[in-house]
Amino acid sequence: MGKKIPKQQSIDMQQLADMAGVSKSTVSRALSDSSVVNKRTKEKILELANKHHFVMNETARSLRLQRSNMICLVLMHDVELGAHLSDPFFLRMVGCVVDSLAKSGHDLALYHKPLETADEFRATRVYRQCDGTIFIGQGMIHEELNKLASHEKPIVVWGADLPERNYRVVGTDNIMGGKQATQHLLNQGCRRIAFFGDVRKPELALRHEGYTSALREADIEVDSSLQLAPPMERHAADQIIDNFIKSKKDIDGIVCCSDMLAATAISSLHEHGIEVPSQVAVTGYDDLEIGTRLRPALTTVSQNIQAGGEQLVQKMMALLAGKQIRDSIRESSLVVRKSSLRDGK
Amino acid sequence: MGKKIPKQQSIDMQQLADMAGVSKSTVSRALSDSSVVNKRTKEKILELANKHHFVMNETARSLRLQRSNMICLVLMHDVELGAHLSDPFFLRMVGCVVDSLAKSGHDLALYHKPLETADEFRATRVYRQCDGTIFIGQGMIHEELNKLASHEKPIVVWGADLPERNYRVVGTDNIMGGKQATQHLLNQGCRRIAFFGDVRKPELALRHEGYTSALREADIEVDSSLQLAPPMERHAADQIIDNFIKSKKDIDGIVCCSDMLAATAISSLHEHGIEVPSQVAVTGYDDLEIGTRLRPALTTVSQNIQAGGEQLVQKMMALLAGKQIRDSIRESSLVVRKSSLRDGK
DNA sequence: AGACAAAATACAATCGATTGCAACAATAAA
DNA sequence: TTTATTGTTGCAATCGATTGTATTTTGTCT
Repeated sequence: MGKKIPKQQSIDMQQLADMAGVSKSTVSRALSDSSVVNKRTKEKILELANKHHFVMNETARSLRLQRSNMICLVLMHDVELGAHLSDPFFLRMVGCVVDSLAKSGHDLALYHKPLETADEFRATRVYRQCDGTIFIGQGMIHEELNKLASHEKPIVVWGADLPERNYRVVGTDNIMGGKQATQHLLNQGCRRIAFFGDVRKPELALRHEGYTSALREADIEVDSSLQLAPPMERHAADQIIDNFIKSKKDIDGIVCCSDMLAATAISSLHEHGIEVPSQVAVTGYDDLEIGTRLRPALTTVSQNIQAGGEQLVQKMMALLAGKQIRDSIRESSLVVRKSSLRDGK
Repeated sequence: MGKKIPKQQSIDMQQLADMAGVSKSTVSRALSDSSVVNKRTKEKILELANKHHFVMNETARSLRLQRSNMICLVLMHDVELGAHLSDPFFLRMVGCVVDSLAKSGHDLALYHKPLETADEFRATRVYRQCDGTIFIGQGMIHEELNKLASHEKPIVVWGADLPERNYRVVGTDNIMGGKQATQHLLNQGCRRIAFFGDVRKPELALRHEGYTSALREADIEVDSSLQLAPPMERHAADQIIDNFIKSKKDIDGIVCCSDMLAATAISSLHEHGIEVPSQVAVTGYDDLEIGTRLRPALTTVSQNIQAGGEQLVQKMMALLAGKQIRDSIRESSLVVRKSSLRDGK
């Protein structure tokens, strides 16, 4: 407390070289365990490096090697959709991506600001610093992602397989997911089924497509007044969902586009004395831990997030490697993992 | 799909200078909006930069300026404590820190691997790349954090105010938090109160201290068989908690060290047909969204995570700025925000 | 010892931006 | 016109590592 502790000064390769009585080339080679360096010299240098707490200047190294081994992860975040990270889906995804990246010897930089244009993003420091970018979600900037992909640094996107797409995407079959959830409710006997999710987001639009398709197949008309697009911001969402549930007493099912939404809906239903699932049944999406903590446990569409994160990283690595060989790579290799329906309790 | 789209080649300052018919010094100054550059020259350069999609090489810039403007965030993660990010507390913290950093013009690199020693961390690329590090939690490496702090790059830690501490810390009053939660249960009439949390973690040890202190004041003996340290890993934790609840039928309250733990406990209690809170009352910690979705809503100790994130960043910025003026700064400025008790329903 | 190959090390250019200082141009004052 | 002053721009060193090539050292064989 208040004590002055002198910071240890960091040392560079030249100083290490001087101490070892060799040139910095030799130090560099020794540290990278090059086979041309004499074994005893190598040992001496390593010992000195250790003793003096040598830490390499990574920036200089990156400059020389023309790569930083950093990948940027963008948690997509539209201006209009409100802020604050609270959906645990993102945490799981970040965790899986960072772990996968670590396995390939890469580090992760996080970006979390609303994004409107490709140029805006290219002007950010993380973009300039990183070798490539992984986007979680397409938000509403599909076209801008196309533009971004035409530039030198590779991008990979978690999201939907949209038409006119020039970037690589990893994702699951959202149409099928939405359809399965809806069919599950239909099988439970539900007939007036609401849909909670902002269809301005491509993935959710596809889930909605699955929802309508399931309804049509059951000869049920889609009631546009049962479609709700709750904002991301928690309190606003709570309010809007609560109002909806108050005013639509005749619904008997809700297809939600995330487990968090489902939890909110169930909480609101309880608040109004509506029994779940006997009076209104609810499905979630993502199969997160929260769903298993609710009573009754949530029926939800499972996306294998870990596999998704791994795929994203794998694709990114392929693009980075490809770039070093040939300058332009563009092949369609959408990874589709089939959504599965999981029944709680 | 399969179409070959040539990537746009990136351009450097020299090329931009050539096109503008000036030297790269002038380009550099123009891009940083230096006042010495002629207005028309500046406009011409900016126009060209825009037209040719100029993106500065951030690595070269960092090397020259001797700073990357990147801060590393370590989600503390002990080898023995299991893996996988699922507690939304971390997401909230990451979100708050990244947002605060952005406001100070910094970016965030994420680190998420088990950490045992300071030297091990100093050897990582993120450490070398970043200007400083923020740790979320002290894990079990308090001593190693002390070592790390003695080196050139600043660190700030979210955690407990431990004795013999040479690094800056931001946190809340964990003793008080644990005490308040316990007293709340005592006030509800609970007498056999269990504690769920791994006291090997300093913060949780303090909460436990608050717990025992509250019990003592109520003249209740602390029963060591009611202390449970669930692992981080979800399934293992579920199992252990379930076994505990099965075997300790006589408890009437549980103080949990996180809302996730509380949710798990409540879920398990329900599973065994035990009423919450009438038969067993439960408190959480962190005041996360999940607590508000449970029925009945969770009583929890609130930590102002946003303020915490801001403080962490603010301290880091102070250390970085201080370093530029004087070489060693060490003053005690622990930020203690009083925990508050929040009653759901 | 001398010649030659092999092993180990040093030299110097390079990555792309920044910036102190020198140089030049334009304008004003003498 | 000359000189001083101010406004712009260019030169070249610098940040700290990597690496192709040149050079020195070491060891082997005759």
